[in-house]
This record gives sequence, structure tokens and C-alpha cells, in this order.
Amino acid sequence: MEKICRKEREHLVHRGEILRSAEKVFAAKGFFQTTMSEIAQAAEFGTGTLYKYFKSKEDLYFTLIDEKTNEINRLVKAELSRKTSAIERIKKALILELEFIERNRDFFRIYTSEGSRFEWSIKDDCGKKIHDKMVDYIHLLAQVLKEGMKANELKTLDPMDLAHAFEGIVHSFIFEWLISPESYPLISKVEIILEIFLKGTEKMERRK
Amino acid sequence: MEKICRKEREHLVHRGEILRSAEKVFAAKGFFQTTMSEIAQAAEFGTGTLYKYFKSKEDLYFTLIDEKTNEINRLVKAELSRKTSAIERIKKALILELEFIERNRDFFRIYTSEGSRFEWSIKDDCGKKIHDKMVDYIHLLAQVLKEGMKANELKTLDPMDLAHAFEGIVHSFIFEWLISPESYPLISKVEIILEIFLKGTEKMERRK
DNA sequence: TTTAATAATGAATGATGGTTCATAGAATGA
DNA sequence: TCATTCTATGAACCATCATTCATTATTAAA
Repeated sequence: MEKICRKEREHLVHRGEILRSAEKVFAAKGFFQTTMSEIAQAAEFGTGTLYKYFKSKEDLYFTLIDEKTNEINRLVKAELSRKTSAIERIKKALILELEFIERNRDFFRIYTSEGSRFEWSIKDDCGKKIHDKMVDYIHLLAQVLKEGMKANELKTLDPMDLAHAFEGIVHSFIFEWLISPESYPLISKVEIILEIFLKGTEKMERRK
Repeated sequence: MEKICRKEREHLVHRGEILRSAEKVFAAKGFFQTTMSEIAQAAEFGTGTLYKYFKSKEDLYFTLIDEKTNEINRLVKAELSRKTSAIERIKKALILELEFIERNRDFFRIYTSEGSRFEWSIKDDCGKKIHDKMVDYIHLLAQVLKEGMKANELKTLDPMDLAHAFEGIVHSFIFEWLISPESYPLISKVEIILEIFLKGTEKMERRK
């Protein structure tokens, strides 16, 4: 089936190099402020060369997001689909997610900042595709939460509300970590995230 | 002190009209994809006229954010500085915030999407100014939470962590509301937000 | 009414940067 | 070695705006 000769392999490598350079530049300056020649320079290629690998600036950008998104989605989805307890799955998935982000800091600068704005500003369906993937993920999460409710692990509340709340907490810790100058392991926040989400913050008189 | 003649009053009115139109267009298309002439058209002025009121596109944009941000900050800060219980203050402030957002949907499309990206992408200190205001607000919130801990209303945890978590939850509900096509009152989410943040989501066996 | 001052205008300017393409160069194979 | 094919290149092209400014319209003053 596959006749992957050196040529093709090389092509793939170059493509990867371009993507990795683009990731850095986009992360530092954002989509609109990044120029193709900056990316080309960073990747040590000529400007025109980029167009041998990607149709346009947008294409390069969305390819970047798409591939990384798929990678993490695969990871997390696999975990969420297991048959262990809901809370267990959520915890494991969270750990996977945070570890992945720690390994891909640059990318997540792009992702978290663009995530919010692009479905409004960019017309063609690339933006929508990414948005859809987020929605998908939220739904899966909600599904798991629902199962947790059925299994009496979690309070019976609107699963979508819970999913949003959870994602909100996680995102704000990610965001904080991204902009923080002192580097601490993101993973160190797992406990506090779950503590807040599961147990809440109010001090209860522990009776009844 | 003030000799506000018709001229000046008119100037103010026009300025306001431009700001309101800019708000709409920026909200719909984002900073980089919005052109000055679009704004001019929306405001029913000539393109050049905008420059009689604002130094540049950036100036217009940041003025917009700055003024609205101050407005909401004043509201919320006033509430957070009261002497009632911490939980009470947080609830009231949350209600004020959500009501304000409901009255300023367009603006918050701008704010939530730019909030994350601008301190990285735009050099001059306007971006920083906005970011600083967010940080300020988080600190005030953390302060209130700390008081809540002292008063034994809340568990003793890192107040900054809690503040981030709270903001995260709130933001994700705001975001959801902003992109949702069916319109429901944002304010209807107050209870669930507080429920999750204060009581958590795990079903406890309610013994000791 | 005439004149002076001020405000509004939108066509022209200039800069930027995405994209293309004619050329140079490398690899392949005869 | 030479011819052929494929790749890389970056200067040139062109479209898109932010911004300016000479001109026009409006208001105020005389």
C-alpha cells in the first residue's frame, strides 16, 4: 500500500518543521500580526516555499490547530470512554490534558486565545471545525458526568452546566499558567481543581 | 467650572455614537478584520471624521474597552467592598456583573475574546492597562475570599486559586451565553454557579 | 450679506504583507 | 557528462487598509 520513499519522507519532515516554527511565531504574536516571511525565516525556508506545503496562511494556521487538537482529543477521549468510575475518568483525563499542555505550551497560547474569537471572525468552515471539536468534547464530558450522576457519584444537576463549569475552572488554571512568568508544574493544580469542583469551597458544619 | 456649550455637548454625543458603532462592528468581526471605514459607515460619518475624535484605530478600540471596563469595575468593586458576609458580597457582585453583561452583549464579545490574546500580541501599554485591571479585580476577589476564610465561611485554601476558579466558572457561563443562539437570561445561571462553587458537585454520604 | 472659523469629508497616499512566478539549483538517470 | 525533472527561492505584484489633507459644508461673527 505505502511506498514512502525518501522524497516523501523528506517532504513530511519539512512540513513538520514549518508547522513547528509557525507554532512558535503564532504563539508569540497571534495570527494577524504574524507574517508568512517571519514563519519562513524561522523555519529557514524561502517565503514561497511555504506555499508548496500549505495553500495559504489560514490553511497553515488551521492545519496546525487541527493536528494538535486531534492529538489531545484522542488522548482524552480514550480515557473518558473507559468503564471506571466517572470521577476516576475525569481525574485521569484531566491529568492527561494538563501533561499534554505542559508539553505544548506554545500551541496552547494559540489555542486558548483563538478558541474564543475565531468562530465569530473567520468565515470559512475551518473555524467552525475547531469549534465543533470543542463542542464535541464538552458533550462527551457531559455524558461522563451524567453517568456519574446515575451511579450516584455526583449530584443530579444539568450535565452541560457541570461540564461548562469544569472546563471553565480548568481553563482558568491553564490560562494563569500560560501567562505566569514563574514556571510551576501545571500538573500540580490537579488536586485543587478537583477539590473545588467536587467538594466546593464553602465550609460546612459537618452534621447530618 | 464647566462651560459646556452646545458645541462641546455635540462633540460628546458624536463621540459616543462612534464608540457605540465601533462596539457593534468590533464585536462582529474582531479588531483586525474591522476597517475604519466600516465603523465610519456604521456611525454615519466620513472616514476622516473618526480621526477628529480618536488618534488611531487602536486608540478607538482601547478607549472603548477602557470606558466600559471602568464602568463595570466600579459597580462590582463597590459591592465587593461592603461589610456584609463574603458569600453575600460575592453573590451580589456576581448578579451585578451578569446583569451588566446582559445589557452589553456586544461589548463582551470583544472583551472576552481580546482579553486573552492582547497582552501577548500588542506591544504598547494599552493592552497592559486592560490586563492590569483584570488582575486587580482578581486580587480584590481573592481578598474577599480570604476574609470569608477568616470568618469561617469558606474552607482555607489558596485565595488566588479560588479566585481563578470562580472567575473560570463565571467566564465559561458567560462565554456559553454569548455564543448561544437561543437567548436565555444569563442571570438565571447565578444559582448553579454558586451551587457548584460553594457546594461542589460530588454527592456525599452526608455523615459526619 | 459677507467674512472668518470650525467641522466634516472621502479621495489620495503610503505601507504592509499575502501570494505568485520566472529563475536558479539540486537530484536523478541515461 | 548532460538532459530532465522536481524543488526552493525571494523579488515583484497587487490588494487592502490606516491615515492624511486639500476641499467643501456648516456655523458663528461682523
